[in-house]
Amino acid sequence: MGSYKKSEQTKATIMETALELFRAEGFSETTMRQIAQKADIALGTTYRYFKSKEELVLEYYQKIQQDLFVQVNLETEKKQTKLDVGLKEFFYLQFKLLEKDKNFLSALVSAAAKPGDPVSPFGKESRHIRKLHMEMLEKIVENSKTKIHPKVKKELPELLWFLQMGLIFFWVHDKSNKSLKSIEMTDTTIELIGTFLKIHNKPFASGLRKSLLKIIKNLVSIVDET
Amino acid sequence: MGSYKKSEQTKATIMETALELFRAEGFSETTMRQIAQKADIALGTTYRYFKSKEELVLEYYQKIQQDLFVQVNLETEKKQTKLDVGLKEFFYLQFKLLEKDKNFLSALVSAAAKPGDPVSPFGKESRHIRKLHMEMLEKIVENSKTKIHPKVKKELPELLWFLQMGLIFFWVHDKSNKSLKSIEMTDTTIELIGTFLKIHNKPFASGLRKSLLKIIKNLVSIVDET
DNA sequence: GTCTATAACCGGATAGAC
DNA sequence: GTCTATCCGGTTATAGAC
Repeated sequence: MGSYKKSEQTKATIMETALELFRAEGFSETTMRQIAQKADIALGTTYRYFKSKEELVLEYYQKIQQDLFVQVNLETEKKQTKLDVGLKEFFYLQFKLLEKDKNFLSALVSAAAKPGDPVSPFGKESRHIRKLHMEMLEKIVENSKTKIHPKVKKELPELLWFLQMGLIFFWVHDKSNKSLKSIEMTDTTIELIGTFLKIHNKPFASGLRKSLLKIIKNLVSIVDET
Repeated sequence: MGSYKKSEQTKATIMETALELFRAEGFSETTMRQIAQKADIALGTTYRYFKSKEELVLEYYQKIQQDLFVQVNLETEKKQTKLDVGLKEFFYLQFKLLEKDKNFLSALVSAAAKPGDPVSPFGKESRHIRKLHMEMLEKIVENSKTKIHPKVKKELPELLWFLQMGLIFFWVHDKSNKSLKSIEMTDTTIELIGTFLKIHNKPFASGLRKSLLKIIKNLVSIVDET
């Protein structure tokens, strides 16, 4: 607990000040000079703590995800539920944590779409947070009462990870009140997955199952390469 | 034919010079100053013709899509094929046209992910090109020999449009030789759609069908709003 | 030798004279 | 419609302070 390094304090101050400004003015409207000034720190100094303006947002995003991780662990450990219920809880919670800062978090998403960018969720720089996500999703799948064919069960978390990316992408473009559309979208996609899981072992669904597994494999192969 | 306006000529020169440099050096490595200098034009002048650096790429992209449009029209008018064949031809052709400039076109994709950006494919500024795409896809669906339930047939082009966006996104992240993975991905997703269409009228598939239609509706509702 | 501050760079974009 | 001069903001180089 003790062990205050001055530098840690400085970093925290920069972060907090930046968040305040981002919330008040928006991401692109806020300049690094403003942040530095308001935090009573020289402009150059901020760059010793954060490699770029986006990294300020990235680090905040990662902190939220850590919180999510903790809460999901608490939830899933205390009870088993059906897969769709578990997933919905997970996505709802995530949206809830992100919602208030949607405005400047969307800046992150667009940066993330740039192939090779350090911020991209597909690149190796974000391996850590990707692993965190995967762990959460695996746990949710593992803990669910829903019966799933082992082969599918193994691939499911990966599919869900991409689904999550897609939903977040949808969410940042969703201008509806309280992002209600994103919630709807979440429900519907989970419903679709549920429906698929219900029939995926039937002989008539073997084509669907095979194609889907191939798609997942293809998606996965893109990650970590940029 | 005749009717050379000087300004048109100037614009074309800027465009060509920019493309040369983008191809040789990459998008972010090329500066507007370089373009202006090499085109023997003042920096400020370039901005009279193109609102931003990205717009240079956007306009080029649109020209490619026009070409695609023409070729697809020629193709589809002369023969009816099965839907999956028609779609594959369409996507292959598109990738082929885009492939050589993948490097700087990917700059466009990341800009496009920014909600509200004039370059975003979802915004109203790009309504024109979106309409063009939709027309192509409708024609392909319409012209195919595959039997499809009318309700699904109506929504299918929209789904395919989003699929296309997804595939392009995949493609820019795809570092495989000649983008072979993207081709594979295209095949597999079309396969999946084909499989779905084969069973979508069976009673056991009604859940899938309903969820899918809802998802499409949700996706569509995002477009044009930003 | 770790942190801070000042000054400068660079490149996209714009204002305004001609 | 074209140019020059300038702004603006992210980023970096570097000199020095603790």
